[in-house]
Amino acid sequence: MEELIAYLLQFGYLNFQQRELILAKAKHWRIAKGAYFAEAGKISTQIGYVTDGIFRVCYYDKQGDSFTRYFVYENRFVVDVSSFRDEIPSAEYIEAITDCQLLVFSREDFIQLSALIPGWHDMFVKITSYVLENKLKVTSNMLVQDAQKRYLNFLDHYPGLANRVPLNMLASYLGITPSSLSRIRKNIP
Amino acid sequence: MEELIAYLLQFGYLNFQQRELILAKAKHWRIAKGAYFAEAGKISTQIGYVTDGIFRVCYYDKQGDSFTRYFVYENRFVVDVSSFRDEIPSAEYIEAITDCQLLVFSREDFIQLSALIPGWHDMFVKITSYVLENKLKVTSNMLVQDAQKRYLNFLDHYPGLANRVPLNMLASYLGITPSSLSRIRKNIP
DNA sequence: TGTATTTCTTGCCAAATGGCAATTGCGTTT
DNA sequence: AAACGCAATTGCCATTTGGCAAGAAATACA
Repeated sequence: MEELIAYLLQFGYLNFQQRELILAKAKHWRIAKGAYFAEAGKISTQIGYVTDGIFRVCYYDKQGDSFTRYFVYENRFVVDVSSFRDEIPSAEYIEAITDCQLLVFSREDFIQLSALIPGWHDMFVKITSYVLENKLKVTSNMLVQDAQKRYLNFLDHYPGLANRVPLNMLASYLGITPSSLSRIRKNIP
Repeated sequence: MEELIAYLLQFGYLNFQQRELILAKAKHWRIAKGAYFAEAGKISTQIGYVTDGIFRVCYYDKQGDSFTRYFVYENRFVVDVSSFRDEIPSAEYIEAITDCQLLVFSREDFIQLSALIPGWHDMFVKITSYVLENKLKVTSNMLVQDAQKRYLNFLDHYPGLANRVPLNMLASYLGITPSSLSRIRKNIP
């Protein structure tokens, strides 16, 4: 719980009473590996703060193959922003790739917090745009790098994560095939 | 000028008086081909609405080679969002790749409009997050496609644009070399 | 514990892409 | 009109990456 508050404080100030308000709304959830926190076509009415485990945001092509857009791990919010914000169907899936635990806020509670806490809304605008801008930069950088550089960069940027996610999902995140990733890993140690 | 209003109305309502307020703040600028609207390391104090021409958002690596993150053309806002919003140094360059015309708002005028027009701030949050989410999806999709698909997708998504931008800049946007792009184009017609 | 299933690795070869240099093409300048 | 500069194309070849299938390893399941 303290981690959530610490995370939020990076983006704005909250007094004691406000922190209590927030924590009072949080519900403890467990999601089993393989289950979805959000599904394409459905409206996301929950936002989660991951306290344990890893999710991936992914989509499927017509052949049924899945592709990972990015991973969400401990001490980060997990949500389909546009679905949650605008109440429109989600465009992607959010899949637990390990057993996960999170603190969950419903959309209604979230809106109530906006009314109770001045700056709560702005705080979330800051967080989502900060995260989004960063992801765009990282992805755009990957586009002009070869497969090995992308992988090394991933190791650098997300230490330890490569050992916690299935390599085929990491491969689709990096935009390469599992075999290529395997060969690249062999040449690194 | 009407185009700016029409664009804004996609994201929220503005009455006649509010429209006048906005247009009164807009300054007409011309930027010559090759000049920068924003530069890495400097704080962006202006936001522009492109009425004519094309910009590219780009960065340089240590070797001095430039890479295009994306293009900004007519009837779109051009700005380094985080620099403009948070008054921090810009991370990238915004270069006019044709002679350009824009409607420019200074940061101060922009803030004044927030005070005068309820919903102005929210409108910009909507626009920037909408644009950003879209760009992330497009870029992430490119990552798992081969060079030819990326190019065809670009033709589809931005009709006519490929004929208006230098192909070496388009190549770096697509994450391929100019020679590869040239060969791909030869095999398409 | 044993079995089934999935994931990961590896080998082989084909296809795609990059690197470099020469050439062509086009627009600008003088 | 000629000369220049920059952009784009092309050829040649090396390197990277993909595709497929078999086998090994790890994991899940009963």
